[in-house]
Amino acid sequence: MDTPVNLRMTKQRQVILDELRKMHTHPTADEMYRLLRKRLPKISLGTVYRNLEVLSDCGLIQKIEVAGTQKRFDGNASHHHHVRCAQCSRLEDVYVDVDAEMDQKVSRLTEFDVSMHRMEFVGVCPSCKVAANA
Amino acid sequence: MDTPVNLRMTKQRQVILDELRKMHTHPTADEMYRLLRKRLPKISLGTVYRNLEVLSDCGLIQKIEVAGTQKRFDGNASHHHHVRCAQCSRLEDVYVDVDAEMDQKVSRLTEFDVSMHRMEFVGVCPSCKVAANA
DNA sequence: CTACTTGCAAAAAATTTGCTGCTAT
DNA sequence: ATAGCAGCAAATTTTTTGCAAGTAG
Repeated sequence: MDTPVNLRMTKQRQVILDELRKMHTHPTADEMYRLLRKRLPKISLGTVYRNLEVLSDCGLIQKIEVAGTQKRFDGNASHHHHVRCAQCSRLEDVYVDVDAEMDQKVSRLTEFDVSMHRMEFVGVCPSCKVAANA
Repeated sequence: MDTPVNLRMTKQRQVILDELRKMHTHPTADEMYRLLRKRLPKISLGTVYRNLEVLSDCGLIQKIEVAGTQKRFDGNASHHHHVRCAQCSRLEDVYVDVDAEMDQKVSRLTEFDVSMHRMEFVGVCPSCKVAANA
């Protein structure tokens, strides 16, 4: 899958980007596919996978690589982290950051050239807390 | 897959735990399977999956949920983080931790009851650095 | 034009499961 | 004895790919 030299903004690609940007959940490829078919009834799952891949290679979206089997995608391309509910798997954005020297500290410790990090917090979301007290 | 009331330490389970504990890499189920067949030629891949699941449910090992499609497992059950090589996917342990108040800070921000976090650093490992300069 | 992309269908990769006989406790 | 497990093979789930026809630039 060598990335092509010139990327085109096709209808499909545009709609994928568009929809993903207005969602604040973090859908899987399959969830995107089901949603997209409302606007593009003939889109194929392969196209969805290919475009999510391309868009995240370009940095227009993020591939979220945290817990769980399925990949998830995030229309918010800025640096941020996630909280996951241990009970219902809900995933939300978190805008905190660890101290800026952490990457360098890890570089020294491990001899890797560390360039970024991801963080996932795990806990119980507000609605599952309520459910637990019911 | 309801966890049984009484777990048994079968030969297979013991060997899986044993081998995983002495590795300092973080194998996938399939990598474990190939390794295990040296000691248990008849073990099946299904058994490997089932046991890695059970052992991590018990807290005897960790299921590492970081980047990538495949699940990975870690014989070291203590709290620690990981560095991944962006080029060769090598995964190593990191013993740094973020400040202890981070979980609480995120709890306040998100209204989740945050109880833990995972962190993954991404970079280039020593051998890939050498390869890049060759 | 023509390199890139699509839809479709088939393949591959990763994981889970049903079942029958074996085994740890 | 018996609940729990193993091995095997088949099924599911998730992701990737080959190909022929369509399209953005």
